[in-house]
Amino acid sequence: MDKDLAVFKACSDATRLRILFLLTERELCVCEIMAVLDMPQGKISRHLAVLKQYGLLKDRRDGVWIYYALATDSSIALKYVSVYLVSARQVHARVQADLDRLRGLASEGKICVPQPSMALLQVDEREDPALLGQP
Amino acid sequence: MDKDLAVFKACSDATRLRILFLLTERELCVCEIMAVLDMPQGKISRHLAVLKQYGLLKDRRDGVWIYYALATDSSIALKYVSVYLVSARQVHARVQADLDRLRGLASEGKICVPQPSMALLQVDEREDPALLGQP
DNA sequence: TCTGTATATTCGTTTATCAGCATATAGCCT
DNA sequence: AGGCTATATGCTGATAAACGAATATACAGA
Repeated sequence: MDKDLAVFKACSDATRLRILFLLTERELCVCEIMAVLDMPQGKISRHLAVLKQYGLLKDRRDGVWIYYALATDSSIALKYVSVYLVSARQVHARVQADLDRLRGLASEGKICVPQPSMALLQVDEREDPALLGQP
Repeated sequence: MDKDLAVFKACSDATRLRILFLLTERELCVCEIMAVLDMPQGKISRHLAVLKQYGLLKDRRDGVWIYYALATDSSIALKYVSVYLVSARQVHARVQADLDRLRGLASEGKICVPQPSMALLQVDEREDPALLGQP
């Protein structure tokens, strides 16, 4: 029962719940979550640590980035919470707004994306012909 | 989303979660929950107030007793939590122990029961012929 | 090896939560 | 009305959780 209790504790914070909803879309790195929720890095990082400690998330490192994703099968409660997340994300306006923002920022390349790294994107921008002639 | 958040907050305490599991059996009055969990009255009452305030419980008064029961349809999260409760109650040893204790105490008439009131049971006991001849 | 970026973690402070204890309210019964 | 029982509620101290700001770590690239 303690594991289930941990799941509910993990979900009982607004920021963490928003993060969980975001992660129903796909795995995300910290800077993506920061950008979408517009919150300081330390805050996001700490909440992710809590979610991971309580068994709701797993993480994987890819170079400098650390991607977080929803875990499964760590407890009975988590199974039901997972189903809740994918059902309720259609319903809540704020969640919709967060997801829209995530897609928007991603399509504009304003946040790091899994394969072409942010560093490369910045190099591309610096080498953009449109910018070369400017003082 | 705030209502869902409230549901998770309500579930993020061990005592409250045990109360919720007990209420999957049937509606219960405060003294029954006190007896099963062996906790002081003020503590139980306050947790019930929290659960009610967060929309997880409804109550009804019957004379001196106030019966609490699981609410439904107050939020999306509550729907999933309800399903979780009836599924997980088979699994967790502590919940099983609580439910066994509830049934035990109830069948022995040691806690108040819905129809024959506790006062009546005590009168019956005083009038028990087996006790009359004792000094 | 040095620099810059992404992420984690520490520190101090503020705020929320929980417990025990005592007291208040409300309904039955005589 | 007065006493008894069930339940609710204030109060206070202890503990935990959340935050901002600053610092530490870890990796990539020159």
